[in-house]
Amino acid sequence: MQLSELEIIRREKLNQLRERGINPYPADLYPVNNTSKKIKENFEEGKKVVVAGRLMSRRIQGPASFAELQDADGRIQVYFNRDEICTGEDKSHYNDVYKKLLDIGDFIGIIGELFKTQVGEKTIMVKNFTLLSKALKPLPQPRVDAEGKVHDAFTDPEQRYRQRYADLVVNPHVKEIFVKRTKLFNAMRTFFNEHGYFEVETPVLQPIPGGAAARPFITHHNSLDIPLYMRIANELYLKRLIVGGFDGVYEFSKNFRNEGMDRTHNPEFTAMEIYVSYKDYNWMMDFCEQLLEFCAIQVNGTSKATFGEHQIDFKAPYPRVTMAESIKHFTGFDITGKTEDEIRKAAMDMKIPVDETMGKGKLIDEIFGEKCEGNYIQPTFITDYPKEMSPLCKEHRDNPELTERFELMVCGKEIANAYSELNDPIDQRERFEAQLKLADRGDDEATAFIDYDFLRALEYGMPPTSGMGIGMDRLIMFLTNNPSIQEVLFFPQMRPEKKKVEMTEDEKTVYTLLKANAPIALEELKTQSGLSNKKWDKAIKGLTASKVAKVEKTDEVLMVAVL
RNA sequence: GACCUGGUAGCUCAGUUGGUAGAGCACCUCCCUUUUAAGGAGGUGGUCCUGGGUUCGAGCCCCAGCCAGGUCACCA
Repeated sequence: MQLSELEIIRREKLNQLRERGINPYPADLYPVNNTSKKIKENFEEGKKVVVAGRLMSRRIQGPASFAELQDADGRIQVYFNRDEICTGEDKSHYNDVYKKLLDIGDFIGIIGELFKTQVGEKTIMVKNFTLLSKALKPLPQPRVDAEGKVHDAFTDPEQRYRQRYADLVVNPHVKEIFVKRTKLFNAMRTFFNEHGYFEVETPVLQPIPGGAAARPFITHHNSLDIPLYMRIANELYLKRLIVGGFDGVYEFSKNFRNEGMDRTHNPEFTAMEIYVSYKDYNWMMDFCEQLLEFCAIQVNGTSKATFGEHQIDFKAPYPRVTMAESIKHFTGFDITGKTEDEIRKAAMDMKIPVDETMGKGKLIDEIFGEKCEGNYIQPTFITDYPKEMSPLCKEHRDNPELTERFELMVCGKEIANAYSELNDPIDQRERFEAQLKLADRGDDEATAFIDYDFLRALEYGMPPTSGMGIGMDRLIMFLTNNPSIQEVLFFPQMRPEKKKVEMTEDEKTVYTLLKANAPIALEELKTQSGLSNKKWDKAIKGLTASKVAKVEKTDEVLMVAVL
């Protein structure tokens, strides 16, 4: 491993600490009885406190020094004074251990007394300190000046995402996003639980990946010897539980989709799905707007939120617009009662790219997506979607071409999707079969599996039910003003870092020869290398194992190639 | 998948027409007992993303690749 100068210095300090009998990684608990936040809130001159955290900055002035200690709640200033810490003749605990052997990033425990400095800053006078854990890698050190401007911020997104632990240590605003994320989940749980709904867990590994149209991740179960799929949705399992007699069930579901990644898509993401019996989608709209107003207030203390240039307000109620009204409003074209051809022509007149394979539903969706969707900045329910696009949704009670479905749009993006759930088992079977036919014809958006067990469940009878899914990542993006999903996931998916191949001396010798002569017969390479049998064997195996060279059998001889 | 931008010290970034690799902070040594972007003096630190090419000479120009971000397309 190649170490930088700074890392070497810290390792040397580690050794010096051990030579002094100081364990840099002690096992015993440290009796913390305060935090930076509590100290600042309940400040009492002279009060004794025990705190622990990371040393984050230091200003040394000879025998005195100010430093900042960072714990889970924030930072507090601490004051190290040589003669307070070293009451006897031996001043080495201050002069050597504190001044020379501690570094920014080290965890220390402090026993001290509270006081205010001459400029009025609440500070801990250190009476004794203990090294709790030594940091061997230097942290980035952003600093804030008198005007509140941040200098040397740790900003490179690649490093921040790959080393989120460092990002969280030095960027308090990043930590705040994740605090809000958890507040959002807690708020939803509270809201649902207070309504008497029941949190459940359903399978992540599914024999049939149902409930949505998306490419799944496939894995294999060894002892059953069957393929299993990471769930793309949990919808069909929650409905089985409604069949089973629960009134209302919900689950925060980590879903997995084997598709592209961009600013708003991560291969794994979190959806919340809730199903409530004896309700319809009109009830669910009321419920949804109450829920989101409550969540926004729990997270931000207000129903208002800023997203980019937009001010949005989650205060209920939200406007409800049918898809037909929306299209009429933004394009002047009324889709009601129109044939597929009429709608296709209208779409072409609007310069929307269409083709012959698109059915009526798809055409309407294209028009809406192109001309309407982006206009809804404030939370707005779009209702009554065409039937073709919603194989799990009940037909509209007043119009057989539509479904009882709504999506909630915020800043032109969908954050919730809900139905009066289809509970007619015969209708459901026919819609699955229609999907299967589409899939057989090569439509990769259609679902290629029929979940017969789910149909069996419906045949036992599912009460009228309304269900809703909310994209949790997207919602927290809106509530924290982040345009990228990576900022609201602790560990967004990244391409793996490439490991530098490190070779032994023998491997290097062989590799140099190989590079100059490849492809070359194995025996010849061995002779040229001049290595003993054992050394040769180890070197060539090392090179093939680390995938820099490859041995291939051609006719009679073994050939070695460079990769 | 296409295009645009970027990759230089631990961090943030300069780098002239192609001519010995730079700054601030951090770090090391020394001074400094209520500071706060502490201060003062001196110093260390580099696979310029990787591999080729052009050239007397490449951080810079050319080609190929890797990684990231963005825009678009695709996809919910």
